[in-house]
Amino acid sequence: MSLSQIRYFVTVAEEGNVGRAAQRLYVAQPAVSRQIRALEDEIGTRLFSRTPRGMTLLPPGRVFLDHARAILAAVDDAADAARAEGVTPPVGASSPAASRRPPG
Amino acid sequence: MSLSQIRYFVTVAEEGNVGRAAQRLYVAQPAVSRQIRALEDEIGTRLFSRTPRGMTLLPPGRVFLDHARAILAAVDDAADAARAEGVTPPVGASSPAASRRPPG
DNA sequence: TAAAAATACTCCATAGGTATTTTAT
DNA sequence: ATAAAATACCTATGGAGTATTTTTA
Repeated sequence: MSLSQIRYFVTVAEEGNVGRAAQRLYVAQPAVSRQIRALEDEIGTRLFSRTPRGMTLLPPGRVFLDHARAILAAVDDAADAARAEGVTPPVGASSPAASRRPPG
Repeated sequence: MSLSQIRYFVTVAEEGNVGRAAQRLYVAQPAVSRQIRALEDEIGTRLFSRTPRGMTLLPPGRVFLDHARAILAAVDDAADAARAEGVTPPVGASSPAASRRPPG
């Protein structure tokens, strides 16, 4: 499993269509089709049902979608957190954990 | 950033040594060295300090380590959760996730 | 039947291997 | 001085593109 596959999956789930997902991802349709299939093979279960109208999430796909979005958010957050720790905070600054979240 | 880079990073952090990490990962030392460097370049901050004894986590590295482990766990969990939804639960099963809706 | 997905194939980018050099105490 | 990381150079695996075929309601 790769982060690209997870991003492709989320985009296909949102578009309901491999072709439109590919456009949004700036890659060709077969690239997305192959990676979705590889992801399903690795997980060991079908995530979408294929119809003449496009791709519809199956129950395992709906479950995976929630996790997929959390993973992508966690990746962004990890980089941000490391960067935040990398800069020396001025004297009197609030904690690095607190600074990652807007106040309120 | 790739899941491989994250796995390499966690292993180096645990071993404190690129060579031993490489052995545990069944790849050569330069492969790990390059990916750690690429990860630091992408994040934009140094994660380890290099010494003649090996690699020591810097503050950004310590922060990133927690996130990295969470990401790898989330990836495993995502696959498991999708697989669990993929199997038809027996009548009277107790899991809320499994009983949410029928398959197909 | 007509869209959309999947395959065949080719190419290329990049991850990895071996050999060697550089670094830091 | 020396153990470990980094670099140079080459190879190869796998991801992506184009053209085409297959699927499914």
